[in-house]
Amino acid sequence: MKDNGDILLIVESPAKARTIEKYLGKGYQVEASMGHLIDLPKSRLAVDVEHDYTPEYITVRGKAKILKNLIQKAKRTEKILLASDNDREGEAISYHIKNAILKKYPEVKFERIVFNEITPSAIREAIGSSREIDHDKVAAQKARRILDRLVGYHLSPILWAKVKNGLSAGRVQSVALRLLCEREQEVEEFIPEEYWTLQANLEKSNKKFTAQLVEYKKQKPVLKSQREVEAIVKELKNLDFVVKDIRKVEKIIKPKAPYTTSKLQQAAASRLGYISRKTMRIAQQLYEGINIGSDRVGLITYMRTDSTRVASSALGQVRDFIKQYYASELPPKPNYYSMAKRAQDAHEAIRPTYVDKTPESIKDSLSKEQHKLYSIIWEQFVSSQMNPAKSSTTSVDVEVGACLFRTSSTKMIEKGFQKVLKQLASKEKKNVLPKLLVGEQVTCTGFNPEQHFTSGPSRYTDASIIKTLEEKGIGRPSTYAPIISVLQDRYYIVRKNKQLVPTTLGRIINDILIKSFPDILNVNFTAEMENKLDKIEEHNQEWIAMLKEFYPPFKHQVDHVMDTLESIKGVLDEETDFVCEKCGKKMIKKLGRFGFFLACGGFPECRNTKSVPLADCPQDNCNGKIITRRRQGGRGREFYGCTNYPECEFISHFKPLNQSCPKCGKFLVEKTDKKRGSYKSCINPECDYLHTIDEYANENNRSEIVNEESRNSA
DNA sequence: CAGTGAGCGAGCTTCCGCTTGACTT
Repeated sequence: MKDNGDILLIVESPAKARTIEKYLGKGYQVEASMGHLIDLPKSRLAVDVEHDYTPEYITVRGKAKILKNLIQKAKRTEKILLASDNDREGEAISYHIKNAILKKYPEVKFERIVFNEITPSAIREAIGSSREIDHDKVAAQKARRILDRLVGYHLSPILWAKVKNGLSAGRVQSVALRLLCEREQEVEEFIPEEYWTLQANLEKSNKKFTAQLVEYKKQKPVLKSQREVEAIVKELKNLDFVVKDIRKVEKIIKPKAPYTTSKLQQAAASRLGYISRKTMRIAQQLYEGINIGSDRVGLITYMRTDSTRVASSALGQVRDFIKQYYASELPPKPNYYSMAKRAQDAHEAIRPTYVDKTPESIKDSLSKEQHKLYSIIWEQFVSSQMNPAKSSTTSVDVEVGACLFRTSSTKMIEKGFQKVLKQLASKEKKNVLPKLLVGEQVTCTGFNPEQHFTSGPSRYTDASIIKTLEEKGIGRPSTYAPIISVLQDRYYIVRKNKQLVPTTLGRIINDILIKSFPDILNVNFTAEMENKLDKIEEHNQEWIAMLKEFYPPFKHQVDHVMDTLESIKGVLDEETDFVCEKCGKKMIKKLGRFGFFLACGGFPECRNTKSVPLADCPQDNCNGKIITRRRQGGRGREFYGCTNYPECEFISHFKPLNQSCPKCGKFLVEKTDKKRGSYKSCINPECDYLHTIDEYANENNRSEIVNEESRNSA
């Protein structure tokens, strides 16, 4: 039976499998499960709530081939090493694979091995210290899985019944939506207040510098109007500006930890402007391997991780690298970094696999985007093991009358880890001060009063909502990007210049869920769930008991809401002035699977539907309308084209505003660029109409803009 | 930075967390 005595080692990721196979060589076969193979079916609840919450597990759709292959290989193997990730989900994956194989070949021998890094020594060590499957951990995963199923598959149908088919709710997505809605409300409720600052333009020995008013009559100045600022300026006329105090403060700036998934997404967003999905897609490419010369090289470690830990071999390599190129910045001992409380630490931090492959040295083998992302990963990692930087800030106080003006200048006195930063280098402008002495007089050449408005909370972006979710322990590295996608797919939120903005639908859903299920729509729900799962893992609680405590009251509430909540189906439908060309009735704007569309008000007698016309086609001799379009499969960015395509080939990727150009009458679009910000522009290339969108900055118009967006985006 | 072209929607959906490709329901 065992004609081939190879040992079969099973991991989750195929890229990992390739690497490990290379390390182990002869005598081993390494296969990948590609995640879970066994799970609850998608089509039904599949949890027997009457009988101890027994789950009904099936082979995941699309994974039968993989499972079959593993079972076949098992027949001819000496033993199987179950090496899925060292976390709760990984334990369950191993457990299910073992069960599936045992069903067919009961005599196969299994060992569970775990490693938290992919290095030859870690793998050898893991093989030498195998263990049994941890059934408590498996039970915790089962409890988590079933609870999420019960919550999701009971809440969603309430939304189908009361609001609209196809909607969804769940422990994670609904809390994320709540956070987004609450932030939006704060943004709306914020009232900007006017305030003024006063800058003095000063000069000493022909060197100019500026200082800000920081004290007036020994108090922090509160300047509400131009009048107040002008009064102060008037007071200072003909008075002497004298240097009152000079202070020097040195500051140690420590390098930061190598990236976790969440931190990488945040850095890629702020440094490179990538949304989370894009970051993960590019990181996956770097992880799976890039052709460099004739070799395929996995350039980074696994990109879905919550850990800042670094393999000791990699620490050795990076220290050698630093010693060679930045010898003075090598600390005596490696730097270690703390982790999130709930970190499962199954993988290393995200780091380059070969530190000597510098971003510059492999630039030609990478796409631009790959190179940028690799650069920040490489720089963050190398700098994390270097000495701190030191800055020195000189603050100068200048007194005049009842006023104190202050200026400061910061310079780096030891660059430390910053020597290695290029893509991650900070781009601060520095303020150079002339040599000054206490008691010296300086010349004032004028004042710059400036009007400001207090700014309220900012909306969430991919990066900041993920940061918040991670801090609250909600979601996992593998789900951060998909959480945002699902909220978008459901039309609960839209992206507006990288900001995440709830739609009317999103707010309606959120209101219903919060009112009906306050316990679940709560960040503490997940925290408490995790505590219970910990107890299950520690063998201090039965998973069934946990569900028995949760489910009956929850189900009671589900039934109650289903019975009592009034249906608001069609609440989003809107009458329009568009007339059905088939029957003459008015058309209604509705939200469908592919976005908003117009349906005939005479349904079901008249089943006419069409896209929402956004504007008239600007082409000469064309009577078409501009509608939202997308590439096949709904892929790519939406763009705007003519209904007369292909006869009319008009195309634009700027969304038509509901306004016509005051100069030529064609439609206006909104454009954004870095210098100008948002502005209106005429679609007609022969028309030069340009206008800054002033009201865009005005908070009062915000909800209107959002509504427009949510209605039109398709 | 430039380039981006199907046509449908009116119902059978949905969860979270693992993992990558992509003719099967």
